[in-house]
Amino acid sequence: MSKQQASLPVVDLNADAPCCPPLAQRRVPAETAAVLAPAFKALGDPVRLQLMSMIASAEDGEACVCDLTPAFDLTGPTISHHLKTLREAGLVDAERRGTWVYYRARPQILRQLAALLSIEPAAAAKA
Amino acid sequence: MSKQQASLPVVDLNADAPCCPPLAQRRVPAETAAVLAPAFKALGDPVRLQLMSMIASAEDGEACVCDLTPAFDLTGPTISHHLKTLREAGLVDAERRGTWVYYRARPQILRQLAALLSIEPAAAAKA
DNA sequence: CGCCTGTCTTGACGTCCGTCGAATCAGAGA
DNA sequence: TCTCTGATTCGACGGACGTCAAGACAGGCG
Repeated sequence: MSKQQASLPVVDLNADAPCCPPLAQRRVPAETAAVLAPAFKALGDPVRLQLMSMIASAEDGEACVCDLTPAFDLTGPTISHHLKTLREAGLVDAERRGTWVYYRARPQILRQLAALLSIEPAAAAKA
Repeated sequence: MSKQQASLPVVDLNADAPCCPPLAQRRVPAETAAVLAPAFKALGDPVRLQLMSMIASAEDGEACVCDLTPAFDLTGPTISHHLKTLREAGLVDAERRGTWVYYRARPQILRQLAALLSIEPAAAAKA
């Protein structure tokens, strides 16, 4: 993470547009792949996948770092690093309120990723 | 992929069972995260994401390596390596027929991943 | 058989990633 | 203000990843 140029692009896939027909329906163009792959990559670590789930399934829609960290056998800095990765991938947002920092999922991008992976029953039956 | 060199385990998430409630609905357990994260990781590279799409959206449900390779500015061995990664993640199957090797998507796991990322409109409206 | 074409494996190289300890920053409170 | 607690950043280390060139393997065809 220390050297990747274009640092902290936040991936700006904030578009509410559907953005992508299912991967199995039309060939994903290189530009789309370049934008979306980092999000999948961010979910490609077990710790981050759990973090994402803990944040997205939290009661009030947000989770405090102080609740996230003790759920793993990892140091604070490591969890912070993973959260930064999720942030840079555009999967979560962070907000500081007083002493604590709260993370919140961005449902739009989750929906986009899900849509990309979705498979029409028709497509499966096409064979 | 961090440490398991159990060699081509194919991740055996062949189960047709739904396997996982949406990530935003219930906290993903560590074991599930360990099994599913490699699949996301495999999709976390732009080249592999495009390969996956080209295979999944192919006319007959399968794509020949000979059609895949020239679509990228990469050498044959590199494409082969990426295809192996997709295979080991359980995302595709390979079959040799004569001179050529054909790859085919596994819709089940794609559906599982999509289900994991899916967001109930209700959940989004809960806030 | 020998050659050719297509695909995969091997070995190597530079870069990126996951993790930690130490240092730093941000607020709350005495 | 000074200190304490929570969170992030910095610097470093080992291991994994993406890529390539070279070689090996597989099958078709003279």
